[in-house]
Amino acid sequence: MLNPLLFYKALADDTRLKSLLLITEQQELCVCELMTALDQSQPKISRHLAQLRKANILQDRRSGQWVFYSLHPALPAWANQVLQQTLLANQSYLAPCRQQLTLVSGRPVEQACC
Amino acid sequence: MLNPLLFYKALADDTRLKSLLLITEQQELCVCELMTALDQSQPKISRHLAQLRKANILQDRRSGQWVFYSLHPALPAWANQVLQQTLLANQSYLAPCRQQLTLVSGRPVEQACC
DNA sequence: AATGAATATATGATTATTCGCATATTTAGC
DNA sequence: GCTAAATATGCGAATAATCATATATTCATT
Repeated sequence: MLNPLLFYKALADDTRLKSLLLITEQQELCVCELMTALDQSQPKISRHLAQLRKANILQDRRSGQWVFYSLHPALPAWANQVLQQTLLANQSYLAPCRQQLTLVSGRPVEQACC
Repeated sequence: MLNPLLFYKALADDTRLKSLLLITEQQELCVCELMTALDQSQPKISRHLAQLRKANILQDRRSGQWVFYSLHPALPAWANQVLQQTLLANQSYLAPCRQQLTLVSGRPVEQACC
């Protein structure tokens, strides 16, 4: 029960769109990982992630001092497909962020498939 | 070469999203058809369509006194798929508009497939 | 319990979008 | 050429979204 208008409003911001696409690709990311990937301030990242969480697009999971965000399991299939297609077809939009992305837990950075 | 952020900004407005989805479904629509379908003023519809045209998402074609808008032929495949999926998966969002839609040329109103 | 790192939120200022209204433009029919 | 219908645009007002800064919270470490 996610209204398409609310969904696209959530995507209509550079910080939120890049965060969402990176999370779609990497399964889950924490605030500080997105801070360095997008080179944005902590309150800015946190605020936008909170917005996506309130819209039921993301879920969060606390692990010690970190809070990891991932796609909400109840996200409609069509929304999921929209994110996947946008990710695959717009690698150049995301490339600079992925390059700056370093994961705090040491796990490897996922590469776009294909 | 349509930036995903610009594309989603274009979808992040009720008037524009409904117009785009209706056009995706009906192939092409003119301003006055969208006015009645969405129950909005002429300048409002016209202004939003102009915005979509400037973003290279729509193209326009004049036929007598009417200007018909359709999806731009150079619209990237991923954007096209996003529109199609959004349309198919959100019939209830569009239903009231489609119900009020009457075509000036007398051609039949397309129904959502499936 | 004190400190520091990571995250969240409150708030006022700034900026971007949208709107309504008035008016201009284009075309068809007379 | 005049009028009416359809469409487009200019402009200031209203609304919404975003931002930076400051501060609060939570947890691990000592």
